[in-house]
Amino acid sequence: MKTKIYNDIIKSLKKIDLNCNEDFTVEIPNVAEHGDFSSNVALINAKTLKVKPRDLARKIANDLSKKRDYKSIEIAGPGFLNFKLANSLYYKELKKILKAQYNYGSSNYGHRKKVIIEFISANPTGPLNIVSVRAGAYGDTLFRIMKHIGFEPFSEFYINDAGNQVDIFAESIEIRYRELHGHCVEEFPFEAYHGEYIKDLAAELNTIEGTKLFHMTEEDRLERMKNFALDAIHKMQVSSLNRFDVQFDNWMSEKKLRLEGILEEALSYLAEAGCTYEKDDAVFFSSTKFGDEKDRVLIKADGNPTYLVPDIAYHLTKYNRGFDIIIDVLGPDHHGHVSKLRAAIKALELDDSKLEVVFLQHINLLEDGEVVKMSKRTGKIVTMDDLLNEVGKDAARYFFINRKPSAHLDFDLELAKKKSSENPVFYCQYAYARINSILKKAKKAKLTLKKFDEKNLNKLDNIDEINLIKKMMDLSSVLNLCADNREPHRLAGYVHELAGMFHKYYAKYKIIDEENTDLSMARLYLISAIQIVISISLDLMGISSPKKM
RNA sequence: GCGCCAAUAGCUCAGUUGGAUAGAGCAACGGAUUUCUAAUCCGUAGGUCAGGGGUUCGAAUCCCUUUUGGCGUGCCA
Repeated sequence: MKTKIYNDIIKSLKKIDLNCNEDFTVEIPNVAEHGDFSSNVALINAKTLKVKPRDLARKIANDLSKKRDYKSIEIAGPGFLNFKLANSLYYKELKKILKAQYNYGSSNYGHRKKVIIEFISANPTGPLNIVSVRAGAYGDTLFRIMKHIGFEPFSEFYINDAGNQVDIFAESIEIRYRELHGHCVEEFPFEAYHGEYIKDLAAELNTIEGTKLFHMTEEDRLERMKNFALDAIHKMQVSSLNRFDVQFDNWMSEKKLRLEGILEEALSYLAEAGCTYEKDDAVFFSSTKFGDEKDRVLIKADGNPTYLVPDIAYHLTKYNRGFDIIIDVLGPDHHGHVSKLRAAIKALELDDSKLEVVFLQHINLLEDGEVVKMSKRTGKIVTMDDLLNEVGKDAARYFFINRKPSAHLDFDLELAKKKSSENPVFYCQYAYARINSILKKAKKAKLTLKKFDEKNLNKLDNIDEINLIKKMMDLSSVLNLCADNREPHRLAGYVHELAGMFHKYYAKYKIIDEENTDLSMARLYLISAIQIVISISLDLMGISSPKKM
């Protein structure tokens, strides 16, 4: 609708002067008296055309008033154009919603651009924690929204199943395994993993293997433990994610990248580009050439690659797979890392503008108002499963989607538990359930939309009804904004507002009035549309739409 | 030191890319249930948009600066 008005204005503007500036906006004002839509076109163009803003606005208004789509066009303030639309346009949109059903709001906005969204990518050394809940809710919602509006998104989880951390992980299992067999460990090493689940894994392995592992060489034993534990953790993570309704198109394994020689490939490309050199027995990447503040080590003096190498190799595969947009969703502690990665991508002569990194800010876990330090090493974690047990999937998803990625977030578990009745997600779901209940009642009263004559839509003529339709029309521009800015939290706000408008409407008007079936039917038509739009929005956030609450 | 992110109501946060009178939820207070489900609605109260300067018709939004907080600045990942 905005674009329609925008185009109408352009046409009208061209008649006045061809040298007009098209960089103006059409917006929905936040004050109702300012009309349904409002444009600053006259303010923007007044200076270049050397006329007074209000005079220019008058000219445009006179021209556009000839169209019958506009009920009125007013000039206000310094020179805003305020449009009021004819109700027929709204009724048309309402019909569109009922016709499109759950496809409403979908579009070709994304032009089938291929987008890879990598998110969570938690270490495979423990259960998913609350940080992953945020990343999961964010990444999956962004994925669903992009898909709905015509992108071709692809979700991926990167598993760091090789390297130093994983070795420490295996050693931690080894220590717990030895304990089971009476080997006394004087002091549990600080850097090892302390969580209780390590003991569980060791015990599980023990029931399978018993003492057999002691007959292996230490190297083989650790390898066996590593593979066993990685596999167990992976299954654990997949099961948590299933509960959270997050699916991945692909799990990319670092180990696999290593086996396939992608690391060497990346290194040789960098060498060919003349961007590597040897110093102090190590191989360096001259990243300063590409805007990094200092050169980085690729191969350590001991011959092992640093974490940077597999990461470059991994991103090389993202480019090789032909994605148009590459989105990495990371924690804030990785931002120092991105300049290095970006430098490498430039060195490989790849288009670094394709790579976007979204940093999800920290979550402070609060207990009695105090911040609790979370660490996998010390074993103090709140897992995704804990959270799902406490508040359920729907509330957890809403809670974590409902804020912009760049905002820090204080999470009070006590409050989250209490929230079960206060959480805004129920407010939205309740609107859906309420509508369902009204529709059920209408059916009993033999009011069905099959017999409805759409001409009667003009019974929907009060301001609240028109406002509801206007709100529903916003869906597609909200989705576009969510996708463009990688900010799915806007959808959470949107559905909350729509639900609120419905609740108010419900309290104010009687929908089923057996004395006036035409009006009742029109209103049933309206709330059916609301139900569809709420359901689409919730579904895009991975939240269920309960028929009854 | 340098770099990145933030600062909006008592609390948790929005604010449609520079628009007109800065909004929700929670908490507080007052009201509405013979109903279409009260997990709801109506009302009251709550603000120097961290401070200062700049850009222009117009700034919470853009630029500069100060302050405060978080993070980064490894031959850890």
